[in-house]
Amino acid sequence: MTDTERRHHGNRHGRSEAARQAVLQAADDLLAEKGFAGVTMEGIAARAGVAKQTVYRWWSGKTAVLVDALVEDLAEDLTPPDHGRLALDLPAYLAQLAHVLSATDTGAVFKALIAQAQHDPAFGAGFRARYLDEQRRRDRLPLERAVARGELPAGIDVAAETDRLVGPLYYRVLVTDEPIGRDYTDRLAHDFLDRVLHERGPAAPG
Amino acid sequence: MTDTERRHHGNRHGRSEAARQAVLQAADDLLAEKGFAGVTMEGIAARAGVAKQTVYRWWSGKTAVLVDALVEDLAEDLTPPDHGRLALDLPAYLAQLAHVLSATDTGAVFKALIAQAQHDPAFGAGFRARYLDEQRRRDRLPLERAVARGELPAGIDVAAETDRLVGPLYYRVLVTDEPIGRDYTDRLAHDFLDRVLHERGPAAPG
Amino acid sequence: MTDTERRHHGNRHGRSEAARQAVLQAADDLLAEKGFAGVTMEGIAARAGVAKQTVYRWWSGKTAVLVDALVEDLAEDLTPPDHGRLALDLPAYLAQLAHVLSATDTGAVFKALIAQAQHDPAFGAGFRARYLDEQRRRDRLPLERAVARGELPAGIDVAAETDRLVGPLYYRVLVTDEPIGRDYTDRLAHDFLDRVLHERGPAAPG
Amino acid sequence: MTDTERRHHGNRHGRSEAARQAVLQAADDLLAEKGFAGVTMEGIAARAGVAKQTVYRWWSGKTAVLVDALVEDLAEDLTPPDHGRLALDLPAYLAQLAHVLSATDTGAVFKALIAQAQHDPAFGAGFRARYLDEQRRRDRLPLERAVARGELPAGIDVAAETDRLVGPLYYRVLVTDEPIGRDYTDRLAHDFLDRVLHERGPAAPG
DNA sequence: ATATAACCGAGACGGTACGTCCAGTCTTAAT
DNA sequence: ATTAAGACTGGACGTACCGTCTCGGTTATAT
Repeated sequence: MTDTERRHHGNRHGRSEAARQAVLQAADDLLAEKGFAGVTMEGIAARAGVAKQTVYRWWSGKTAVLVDALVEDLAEDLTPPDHGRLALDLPAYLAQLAHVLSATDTGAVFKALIAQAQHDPAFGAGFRARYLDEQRRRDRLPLERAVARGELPAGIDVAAETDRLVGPLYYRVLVTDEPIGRDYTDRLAHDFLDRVLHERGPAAPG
Repeated sequence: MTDTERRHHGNRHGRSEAARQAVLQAADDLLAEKGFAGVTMEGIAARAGVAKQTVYRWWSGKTAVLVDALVEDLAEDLTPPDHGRLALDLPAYLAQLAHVLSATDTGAVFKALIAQAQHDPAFGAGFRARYLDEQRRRDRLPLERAVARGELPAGIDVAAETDRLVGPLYYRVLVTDEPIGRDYTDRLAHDFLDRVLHERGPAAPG
Repeated sequence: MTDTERRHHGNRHGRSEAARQAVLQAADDLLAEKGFAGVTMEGIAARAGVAKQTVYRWWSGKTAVLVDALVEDLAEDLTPPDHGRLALDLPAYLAQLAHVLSATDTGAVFKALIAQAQHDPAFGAGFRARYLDEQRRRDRLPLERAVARGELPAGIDVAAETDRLVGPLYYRVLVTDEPIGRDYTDRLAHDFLDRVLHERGPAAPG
Repeated sequence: MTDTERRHHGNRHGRSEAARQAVLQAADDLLAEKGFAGVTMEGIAARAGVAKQTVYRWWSGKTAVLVDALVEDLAEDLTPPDHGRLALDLPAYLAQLAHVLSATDTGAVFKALIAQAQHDPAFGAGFRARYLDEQRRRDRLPLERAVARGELPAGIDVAAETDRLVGPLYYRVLVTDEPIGRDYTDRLAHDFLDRVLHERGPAAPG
């Protein structure tokens, strides 16, 4: 470090935004490069060019850093589409969700944090309150909009139906680690639409 | 160490079964008591009354110990029932699965290992090959038996349908951490039976 | 850890002198109490009330600690006397040297390190450069002063003569482990003086 | 090790001489190749193609093995010459001693054991009783023979004089690690002969 | 302008656990 | 009776991070 460039050394206005960004980026990079175990507070600080204490001043641990890193990325990556028709929105959103979870860095961070939630229930509670509940609201948006538009009956249990739509996706991502093709999500969406439409018709002939 | 009691000190027959059992039990107990972070190789050895090297001789790390502990426990905890009728077997199995996953020590070990599979892909591959594939076969048993009995059409995609039945359960356990009541699993089973029966036209006229 | 006492926890001034002293003292004590095999890095750290990493931060191993402990002790224990007459200085110094080597804790540390120099040539080279060369200079001081005063002929081979004076002492200490009495060192000194005085012919007529 | 060759697996006739030789050779080799720290009981057993327990059955530790290895080699390497004249025997023996100590594998083993004697006083006592005393007798042989022949006065203190002759050699080997040339040993011998001859003559003219 | 407060870097500290190596003991089956 | 094989307890090794602490320096604001 022989550079003579001017660097931030603190001020009384509050935290250094540059340091904050560098830390989040470093955590993201380390996770992508070396996996969750390769993310350490010391490693984050070193790669961000920041003192370890600076990281600890603002975050309680590496998972807290990753949560912040995730929050920045995820809202934009996972905005449900809104074409005005459930038959378009639902398959599109399921495909988008499957892709993000299984094939992006954001998904990797997400999986790591879901994993940490199993290992550390206290973290899990905070993570769910802070982040996951918001994600569930996003997951429900397509159905809720359809209800508002009258496409779906008002009495439908949106939360339960959403579980059945996204549940298999998370299951494949987290448990079986199988690839999720477009056909898989399309069939999921199609069968759902089929069922809810027939249910309110003259379903059972007997 | 002046005790004269007889203890196992190794012999050419191979490993000590007593040590093996003690290690698995210790790992199980530690996970239940102190969580995943509280399980350490040193802690396992100490609680099992065994030298650390003995644990390392047979397992590569704490997750390997937990996998073995899980394998022993899980086969008996999760035997799918076989009453000969899918309408009985399916709800019973889903309820059993939900209970084991969310409310038993075995479930806690399972969640910890699924979590570790996210953190460590190499472990994940081994864990899935060694254990999860077997578990998926168990999950599919109710439907497969029903197909064999002729209760379900032979052309049904058992794997995909199983995903839709158990996916929401794993999702609730791993992601949302919400309690899963008997009504939840019953509705899952009921809706599935409803759908597959109607799909094949006016199947059972009564 | 609810104590509120003030302790050193590191600062940017560099290392803790208290920790350094505690480590050297602990190493010294352990060697005296339990012998060389009883000196371990873990033991040193534990007895010094210091983290193991702190010892490793500043020393590469137990022998390095002992070298530092020795350097502190030895300069004062082995200051050659300077009465201005070789006939006084030489027997006094040889007796002092024999005593320190064979009957003090400092001597025990010295012997342990000489031993380690046999076992580990790389350590030996460093030890000799760092410490032994200085000790040899001390050993030569009585003769060199005598030459400077004109008591001894300028052409005398001080290094070789010193070898012959101290060599038998080290030999007895390291090899035969026999006690060295005052008569032994006095005869060594006396015979040396006798020889060098006669060598130059009718030297001191007066 | 898939060989099916016949190997010794014990018998009721007593210890295996082949195993004994293999162990001693293995210890010697390991010391020469990897230094004292590289000699371990497990390593000896492995290299000798012998079970660890077999080594422990006959030796108490690696130093005991090395002592046995040394005893076999040393008697022949260090036999004092006997030409019937001290002026020939003494310089020859000193040169031989210096060479063995500083430039042979036997000398390396010897130095390692002298070192261990510093670290472990109990071993030191045994080593000196078992081996070193015999070596000291060998060291004194040239002078004792000269006394018997009348070359030296009967009243001479052979032990003390031997200390002064070999002490500087051991000192250089163990402490300073300087090379010992033939001139060094010759001067040692010459000066000794000079002194003891003049002492009994009309030494001090005054 | 000058202090002062909030932040920054650097890095030493007490700890815990890691995974490895070797010591020395014990048991067994084969010779 | 001795051997090879090898599992066992136990302890130290040297390393990696943890989370805490202290210090000296930087800089905008409040005096």
